[in-house]
Amino acid sequence: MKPKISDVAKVAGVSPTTVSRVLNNRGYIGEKTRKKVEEAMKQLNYFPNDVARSLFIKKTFLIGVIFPTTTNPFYGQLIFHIENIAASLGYKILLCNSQGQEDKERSYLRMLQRNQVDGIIAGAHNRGVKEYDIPTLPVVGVDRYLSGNIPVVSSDNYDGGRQATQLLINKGCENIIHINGPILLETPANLRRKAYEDVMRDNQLTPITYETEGNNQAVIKQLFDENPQVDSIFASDDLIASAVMREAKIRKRNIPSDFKVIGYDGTETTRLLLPELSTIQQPIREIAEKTIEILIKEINEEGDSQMETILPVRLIEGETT
Amino acid sequence: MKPKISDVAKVAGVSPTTVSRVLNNRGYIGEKTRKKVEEAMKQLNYFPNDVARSLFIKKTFLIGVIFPTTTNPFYGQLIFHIENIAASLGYKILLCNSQGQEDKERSYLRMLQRNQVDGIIAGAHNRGVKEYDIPTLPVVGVDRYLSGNIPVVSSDNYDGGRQATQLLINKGCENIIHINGPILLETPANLRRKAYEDVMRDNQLTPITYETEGNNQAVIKQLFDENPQVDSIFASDDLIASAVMREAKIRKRNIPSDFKVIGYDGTETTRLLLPELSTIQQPIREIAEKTIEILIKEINEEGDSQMETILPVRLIEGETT
DNA sequence: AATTATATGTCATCCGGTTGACATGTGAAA
DNA sequence: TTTCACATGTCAACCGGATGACATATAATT
Repeated sequence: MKPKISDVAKVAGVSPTTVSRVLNNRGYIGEKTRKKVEEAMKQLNYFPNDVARSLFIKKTFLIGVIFPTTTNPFYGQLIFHIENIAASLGYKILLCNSQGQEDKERSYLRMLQRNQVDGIIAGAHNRGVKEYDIPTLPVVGVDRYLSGNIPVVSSDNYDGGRQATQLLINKGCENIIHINGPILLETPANLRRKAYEDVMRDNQLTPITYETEGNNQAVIKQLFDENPQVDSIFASDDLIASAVMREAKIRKRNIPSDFKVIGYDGTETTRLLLPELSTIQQPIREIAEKTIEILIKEINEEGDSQMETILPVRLIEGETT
Repeated sequence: MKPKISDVAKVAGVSPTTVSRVLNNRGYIGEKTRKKVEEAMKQLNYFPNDVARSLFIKKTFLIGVIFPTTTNPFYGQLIFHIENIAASLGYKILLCNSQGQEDKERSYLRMLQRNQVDGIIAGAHNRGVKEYDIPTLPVVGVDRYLSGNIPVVSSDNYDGGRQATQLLINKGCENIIHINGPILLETPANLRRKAYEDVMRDNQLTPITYETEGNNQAVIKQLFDENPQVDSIFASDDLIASAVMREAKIRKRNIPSDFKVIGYDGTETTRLLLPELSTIQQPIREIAEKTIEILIKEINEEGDSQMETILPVRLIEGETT
């Protein structure tokens, strides 16, 4: 059986209270007894039981993290930073891949509450999950409006969309089409599209948008078929941009002379695998930092943070524009 | 304050024991009381406290997962599947990104033990962390030997290395160079290299291997400089393969006519971003399934599973070979 | 009428650690 | 000599829920 505080006390020849004092640095402890206790812990290979501790102090140092999937390089990188920063602050991550399914998201929320997490970071992509409104449980959204009174951290999607569109226009494109994933009205990411439409109209151009969910390739084929005159595409993420490049090559469109593509996200993985792709890079690390900062402030009840945090994006000009 | 069982009992007009009986489906419960209790739980927004429950039943349904980083597409995808399968079995994931640092790995191990995880899945890349030998705590390694008595699950790295090398030879290559990440003697992944060397020698060819850690591009440049006659490269993962392709293009080597590349892993992300790359695809989902299967068997003490599980890989011939 | 399966309540104990109250015993400073 | 900071022990209560023992009561069977 695992050793407990009383076992350590026995071996060290002290009282359980003294062991607890050593563990928590409370009250007076003599140097020799502290040594004795520490040696006893080592000898028994004792680890304090954080479950018992959490029960009493009513704090678990657990943060629930809900995103669609770590398979996606953007979320993978974001979660990496979140976990990393959280760990440096003594918090641990309970990972949830909601896969964009509302029911999963709901059941994860229940699970996290049963596990008494101190807070939740959510960037899943479902609408209508109102259960996020949990009084007494701090929640922060990433790139997603979860509810009226939940803070959101995102990058400057409008500016990103603007820069991408403007770049294509500056390069002389006139038939620019936007393609994005499933529309999520409550998502700041939709501002990318809004910016695209605004910039297009400001330049007397007609915005055309295609949506894809899952099967990118089919939608892209359709897009090319229906718009033979298309000279450039602004894709709402790099994965879609990559699929566009692929289709363009099949159609013998020469990039960038004949046809231009710009993506969105600029993750480490994309930069490694597709360095030539022009893209709008999100400040993933900074998003993670800000998100945790706000969440922990909420957890510690240190006044309310601002409801919306918008971080700057960066245009990376590659060889596809 | 959060409602507890006794609050539910009061509202439902029953005893706490009865609520617990409803919660755990034990003993006799009448239909009407069950309804009453369930309604009271709904009304109070009651969630059972799993921390308290875990303390008593001495089981947390938590699995600690230690890998270098979710940023890497292979680990990102593997962790996705692990979490996914675990969730379907009622287990939750405590995520740890060790970043290949021994000290982090050690402190994560301590953290996981304090949190009373039921088991650990580790695929980090450090040698010398002997702390994995924890009696009473089930551990399974992925693509990594952690200790003599810890089961490992991996894909058939030797066969993958063999197939990759053989393919290049079949295509007429003679100056094939292998490039891999940091050497880890205790890692089954090293079998890729071993297979490469064996196949080369079997074909009267001289194996040459380069190692890279972190700065791929510099090592690759050096490789090309020192071996102008190189006609193909077998990279130990797709990210390195991508960097090789990039350098080859800079050096005006035409792929695949003049120069061939084959990678390793074949993750979803790589397939999307670099579909033309030939690669050896690992059965990531199956690795996750088998790993959890073995871990849970260990947790439930259902006899010992086999110490080494090797799953088949698949050659994907793209346009780079 | 006796038996039994069903239904619910009371009560105490346990899980492992934390904490406050209080007692006791040093040795050093006032 | 008194006072006090330092050091450690004992004890009980508590965190929220699980569980076993035992009592009681109703309704259905025999």
